[in-house]
Amino acid sequence: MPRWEPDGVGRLQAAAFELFAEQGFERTTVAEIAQRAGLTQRTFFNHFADKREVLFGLGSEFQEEIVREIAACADTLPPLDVVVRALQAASDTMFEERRAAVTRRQEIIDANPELQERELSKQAALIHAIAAALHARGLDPETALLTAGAGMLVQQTAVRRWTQPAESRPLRELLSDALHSLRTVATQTTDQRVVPLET
Amino acid sequence: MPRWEPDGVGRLQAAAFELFAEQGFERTTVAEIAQRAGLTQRTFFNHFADKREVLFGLGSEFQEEIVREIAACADTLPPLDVVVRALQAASDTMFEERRAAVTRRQEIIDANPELQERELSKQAALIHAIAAALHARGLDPETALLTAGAGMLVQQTAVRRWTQPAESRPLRELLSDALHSLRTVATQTTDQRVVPLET
DNA sequence: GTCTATATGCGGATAGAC
DNA sequence: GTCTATCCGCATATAGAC
Repeated sequence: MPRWEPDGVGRLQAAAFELFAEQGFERTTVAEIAQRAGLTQRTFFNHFADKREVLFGLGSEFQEEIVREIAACADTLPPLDVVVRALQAASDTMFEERRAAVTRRQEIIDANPELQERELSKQAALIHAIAAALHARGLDPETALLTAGAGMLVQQTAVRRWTQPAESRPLRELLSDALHSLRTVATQTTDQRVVPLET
Repeated sequence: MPRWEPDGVGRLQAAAFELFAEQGFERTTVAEIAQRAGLTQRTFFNHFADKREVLFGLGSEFQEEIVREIAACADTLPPLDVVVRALQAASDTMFEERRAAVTRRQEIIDANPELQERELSKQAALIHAIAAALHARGLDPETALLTAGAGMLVQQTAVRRWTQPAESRPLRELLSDALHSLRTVATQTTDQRVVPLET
């Protein structure tokens, strides 16, 4: 018989998630979260650097998954395809079955500027991780960073649509759509060095 | 004779800039900044919402300039070109002659995670402002957001290179280069609906 | 628990504009 | 004289360091 209930981190995340949804981020204290999880405030701060961090636990696993996928991907694909395929694989594993949870998490973040700042920091960290993974495959650092940024643009566009009520398609498909949208936006410039198929 | 020395805001910004460069952001107190500017701590917080904000004053002018340029731009151009031209115009006005200052400011920010968070927030706000300006020209909101994100990707790529010691070309030119790089990155996908000029 | 620093609320002072 | 912009003083909530 275990000395404590298992998965303290998970219980703290769940408790925080509930309380933030019920009464908002600012009006929730760390003491409340710990109490609902059956733990102490001290234990909370052992697991999370600050109150915000409890909402961003999934992020690091997502990042690791993506970096793994990029490293494993075939050498012949163009870099942006490598990134989008990695995003699709990670989405299947970690997002696809949690649309409701992801949506509610997004609502909590959208309601609080502090949390938005942290979210942006995480996205920036993910961009740098992706760029590093691309650089490890031989891409020059500048192009790697640009490609990673483009990939995250695709990801954000897809997730934004995926978390809308009217949308029911899988995230994998919306990622493909978003990539195509980015290509369209980027291709429609006066600086044409490429012409349409048909003359 | 005026009751106070003029331009309290400017003096506070200059004092903060110096002190952050001399001894870092964290090791500088608001009291020190105010003292060097010949003002009090309370006055500092009358002008700036928090300590970080004193470094981000130029940003709002930059944003206004860009939004103005987008609104004034010819209707016939593709959206991403509209954004990049607006960035070029605003860069000529506000950045080109301050490369050293911009570089030092960037170094201060790069040395502090708190300031990076704020920088990312400002960039996100700029993306939304650009998207709103594009939407006002008739572009649908989703494409507007994607185009604005792509534009800021171009801006970041160009500024990153512009603030490197070895680089001496004008920012306007680096923006054109970065746009071309983004087009290249986005076009090199397996999902080809466009073919190269030459067969 | 004390100390320092950030940040906010409220009141009030004074020079110059009207 | 009134109004506004600019600035100052005091009290205080909060958070982290020690």
